[in-house]
Amino acid sequence: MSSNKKNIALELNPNVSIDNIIFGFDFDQLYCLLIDSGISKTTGRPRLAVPGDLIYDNETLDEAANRILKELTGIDNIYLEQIGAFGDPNRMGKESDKEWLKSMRAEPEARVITVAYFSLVKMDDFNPKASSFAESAGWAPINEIHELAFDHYEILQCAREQLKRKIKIQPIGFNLLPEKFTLSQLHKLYESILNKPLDKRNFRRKILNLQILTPLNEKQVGVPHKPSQLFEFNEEKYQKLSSEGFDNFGF
Amino acid sequence: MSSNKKNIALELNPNVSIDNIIFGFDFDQLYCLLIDSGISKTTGRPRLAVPGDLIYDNETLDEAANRILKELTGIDNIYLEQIGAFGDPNRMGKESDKEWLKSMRAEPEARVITVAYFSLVKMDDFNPKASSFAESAGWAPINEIHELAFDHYEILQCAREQLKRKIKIQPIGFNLLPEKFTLSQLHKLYESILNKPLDKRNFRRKILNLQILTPLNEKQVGVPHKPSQLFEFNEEKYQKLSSEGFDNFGF
DNA sequence: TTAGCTGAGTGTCATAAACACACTTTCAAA
DNA sequence: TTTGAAAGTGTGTTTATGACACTCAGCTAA
Repeated sequence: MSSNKKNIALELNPNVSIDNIIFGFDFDQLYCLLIDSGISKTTGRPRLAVPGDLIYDNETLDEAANRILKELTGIDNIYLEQIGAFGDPNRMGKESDKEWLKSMRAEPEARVITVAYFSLVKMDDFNPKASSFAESAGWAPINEIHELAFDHYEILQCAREQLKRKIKIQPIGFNLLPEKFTLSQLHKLYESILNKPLDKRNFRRKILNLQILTPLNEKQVGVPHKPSQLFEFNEEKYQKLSSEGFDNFGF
Repeated sequence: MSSNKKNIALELNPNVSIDNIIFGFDFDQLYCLLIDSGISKTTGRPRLAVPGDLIYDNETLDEAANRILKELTGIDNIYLEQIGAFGDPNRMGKESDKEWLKSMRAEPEARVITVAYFSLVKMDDFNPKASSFAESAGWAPINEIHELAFDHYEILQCAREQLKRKIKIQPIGFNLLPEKFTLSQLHKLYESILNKPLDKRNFRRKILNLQILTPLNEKQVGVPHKPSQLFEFNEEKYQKLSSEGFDNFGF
């Protein structure tokens, strides 16, 4: 009998986990939220991983992903999208992973299939230094991540690809920006996600043509250059466009 | 202890299954391969489901999906793509499903997360009537499927959406056609997948511009109209295009 | 033999989107 | 008041899109 039957409400399912690639953006580059579980005895290096956990037997996958996000950052109502399932039988086979699993899990040898998600958060909604995870959680610039626990590096690459594909057909990037933002910030965000330079004038024209931005009667202040017009995302106009079959930004 | 530890090589993982949406095309419309597990005692109707099975603890998810495909149809080397994980705790909650599970599974009450795949097969590679599943497997026209076991109907809709998205950026449709095919057949295939009419001349122009079709010195024979030019898909040219960053058909 | 049916195959024009490209403006700080 | 830094702006060219209607080739049946 599998252990998931003893207590429906509270029991962890030892075979299925969620891992959550949490993206952030600081107006300059993309970041990913990582957990540092300490120096590995086997490799001598820090053991960095994406936040994740086993699922409870009474929650949906989406609920589990939201729970993990909430537990770590304290925020909810975050943009969240499933990437897919990762289930190589050896995905937890590294020595440094086993070491950690033994200290963490009731059944460290169990095969775990993980369902990966990515989420987009406004970076200033979460300051790792101020959270209860202060010691262990932090934003890492996406281009400086080269190695992660388990198959998390592979999952991160899938997440980046999915985000690239998605940003071209839906304006989900707004989830990474504050309510009020400038076109330059949005421009930089697209360049960071697509990982290539985009012509400034053509970018502005395309975005403005979509008519999903509302210009505010407000400008940047205190910047040592021409102050930038602030905009906000107009969800209503976007919904209308969407329902009429709009699905292409065409970058 | 979860039951997946007793015998690594042979044991089923009672918590994770694969379900495989198998698409076919008969030059007229899209089909999906379904299993009929008999008349349900609770509903009195046939209980139709997508082929699927629990995974073994020593196989990857992709291997499991291929195994299921092979067991059912006898063919391998099929186009296969993961859709994602479906894990609502109540996904197997219908009475008619429970009835069937009791007759099938060692642990009919266990919560099962399923990882859905879709695959594209050349329809004449598999004739259900001739297979060992003759009694139970069959091609159903996609537009005539209104109800399926478990959450399979929902999974099918996701599969259709994913196929729509994918066919616009990669020429995977060729997996649904025989080696030699006509532009009209390809045209009809795109219309079936995208579920809308496409202008014939514009369609031909676009496809031919991609330069991934090789015209053959061969025509249809025995048709009561002007015979159609046959083409084959040119994988080599496509690979070259792909590696240069091609990713858009733009329908 | 020929008339009729069926689906194959073809070109153009108008519109819209994409792309390449450089200078002027506004503010703060020195 | 000069300097530096990023904001903001327009045009011409090229390419893709979408709308649209007739002729052609082969079979069949009268």
